[in-house]
Amino acid sequence: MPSTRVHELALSLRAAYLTLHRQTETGLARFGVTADQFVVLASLARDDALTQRDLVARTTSDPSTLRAMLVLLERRGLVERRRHPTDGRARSVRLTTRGRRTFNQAWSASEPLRQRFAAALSRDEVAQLTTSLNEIAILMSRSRRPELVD
Amino acid sequence: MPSTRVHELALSLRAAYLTLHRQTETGLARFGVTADQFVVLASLARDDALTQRDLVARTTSDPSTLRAMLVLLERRGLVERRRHPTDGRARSVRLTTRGRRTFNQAWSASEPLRQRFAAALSRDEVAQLTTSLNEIAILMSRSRRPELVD
DNA sequence: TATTGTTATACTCTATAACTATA
DNA sequence: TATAGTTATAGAGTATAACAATA
Repeated sequence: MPSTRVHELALSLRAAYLTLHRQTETGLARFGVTADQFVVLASLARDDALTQRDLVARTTSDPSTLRAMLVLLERRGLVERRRHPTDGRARSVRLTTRGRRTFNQAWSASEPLRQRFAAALSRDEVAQLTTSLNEIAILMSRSRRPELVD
Repeated sequence: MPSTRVHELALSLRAAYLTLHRQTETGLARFGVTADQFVVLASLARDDALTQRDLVARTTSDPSTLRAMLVLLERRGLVERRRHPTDGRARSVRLTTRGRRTFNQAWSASEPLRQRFAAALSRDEVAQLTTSLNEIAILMSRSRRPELVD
């Protein structure tokens, strides 16, 4: 596979992600929620209570990055962190009532974005694309110390 | 198209982009270049001289963000900005000799990353994926003020 | 010993709004 | 009037390394 083509693909991936991210950012600004925070809220909305470790995995983020985000969300009263019932090391993170309400509003408000996001794709293409992108994420996250060549 | 599926696609897009970005970041750290800066350098390596406006378009970034990046790259002696020969408002940005050398090294060093990035995809799939992602970027960047619903 | 999370710290990217200068 | 770029400013996200507490 020619390297230049792959680089082009990488640029396209970047462009798609950044435009989505930016649109989400501006679309959700009035709820006081960033696009990244929205991803966290969406994870919590689905599973009720998660550890920070779980959230790190679901949001593809770093432990200390996630913590910073949770601290901000906690200050705004959108999430709460309690001691985990069985594991004393862990924290159990969940949405507050207000957090759930805010998320529901943000979810509804972002509906047009999702529609537009997938406008050019059939249901099969959405599935196909999701699979390919997941595959890429898995392959890329292996071997944290890739061998590099001069 | 069910909204949840689209959200999943968005998460996959995010995961793929962030893992690529992170791997690039760590892989290029020893050259003193970030993943985002690498994108800028790659654009310049291809077209020799570009205006900041051009670079904004190619790197999918914001004018003031790009400027901040260029200032950093300039401090490190990797790019230079001159007055544009015909348009007095514009700046003509290009790689310095050192910038080109650094880029070439970074490009070689990131070769394994690109290989791994596209490892699961055939040539056709790379082309297909690139097309879909470009389409998404185009659709999403239209109508800067999307109508949002409560 | 390994895991979960925290802390301190630093830096890059991000973007808005008001601005200058040129087309 | 519109466009190219700058400035000031502010904030979010990012990550590393050393650390504490628990498993």
